[in-house]
Amino acid sequence: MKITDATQALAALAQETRLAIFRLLVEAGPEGMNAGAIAEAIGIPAATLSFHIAQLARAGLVTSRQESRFIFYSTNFTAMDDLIAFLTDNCCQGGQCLPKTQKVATTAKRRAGGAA
Amino acid sequence: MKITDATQALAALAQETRLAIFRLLVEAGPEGMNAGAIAEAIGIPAATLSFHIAQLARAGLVTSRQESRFIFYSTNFTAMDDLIAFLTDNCCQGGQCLPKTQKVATTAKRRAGGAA
DNA sequence: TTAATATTTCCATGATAATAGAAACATGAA
DNA sequence: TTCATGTTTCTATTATCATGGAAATATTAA
Repeated sequence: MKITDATQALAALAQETRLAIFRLLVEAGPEGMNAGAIAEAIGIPAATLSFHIAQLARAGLVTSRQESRFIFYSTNFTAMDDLIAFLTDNCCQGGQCLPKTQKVATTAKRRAGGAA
Repeated sequence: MKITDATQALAALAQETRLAIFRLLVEAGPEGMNAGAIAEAIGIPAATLSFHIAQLARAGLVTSRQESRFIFYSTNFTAMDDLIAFLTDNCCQGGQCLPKTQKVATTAKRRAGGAA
C-alpha cells in the first residue's frame, strides 16, 4: 500500500457523514445496503449520499453491485484491514510492541478463525 | 469514542505530511523524536512541521514532552488502538466476522502479550 | 545578560471540500 | 412506449485547509 492510497482512504473516512456511512456498512456486513436505504438511515438527501459514497468507492473502501433497480454498497473488508495494517506498520520497529516476526493481526485473520 | 473524535483523528491522518509524521513516530516507539529531527527526517520546514504536528496532538494521536531544549513527540498508542477499534466496531453485527463476544483485538492487547 | 538554538505563531496565497436543489440518467413494470 | 422509482451529475455557495518565510517566543549555555 502506498501512502497516497492510505491518505485517500483516510480522507474518505475523515468526515462525519462518510464515517457514519462506512460504519453502517461495516455493521451491515457483506450483504451491504442500497443507496436509498443508506440515505434514509443516515438522514441525508440522495444527492449528498451519492457525493460521499462515490468518495468511499474511489478510495476503495466500499464496492457496489447492481441488483434490480437498486445499487447495493458494501464494505471492502480487505481494504479496511490493509489500511489498519498500514497505520501500525513496523510499530516500535517491531521490537517493543509486537513479537518479532508478527505483523499486525487484521480482522481478516481473525475472520478466518485464527486467534491472531 | 464519539464520532467527532474519530473524525478528528482520521482528518489528522488524512494528509500525506501528517501521515508520514505519524508513521515515523509509530516506528520510533515510546521514546519519540524531537521536532527538529522529525522535520529533517520528513524533509519539511520547521513551520510546516509545527502546523501539522499540532493537529496530530489536538486529535490526541501524539503527545509531547519537554526535554532540555527539545520537545519530543511520540505516538499515543492507546488513541491509535481506540481509533482502529472504532472503525471496526460491531463488524458484521458481531456475527459473521468475529466470535460473538470478542471485540476487535487492538495492538494494546497484543502488546500486553495475550494472543488476543 | 548575551548569544545560540529549538520551536511556534503570524500571515498571505492558492487550493480543495461540503452541501443540497434541480435536472438528467438508468432501470424495471405495466 | 409510458410511467414510477432509484441514483447520479450539475451547479453555486460557503467554508476550511496546506504551505513556508519572517518574526516572535522559549530554553539553555557561557
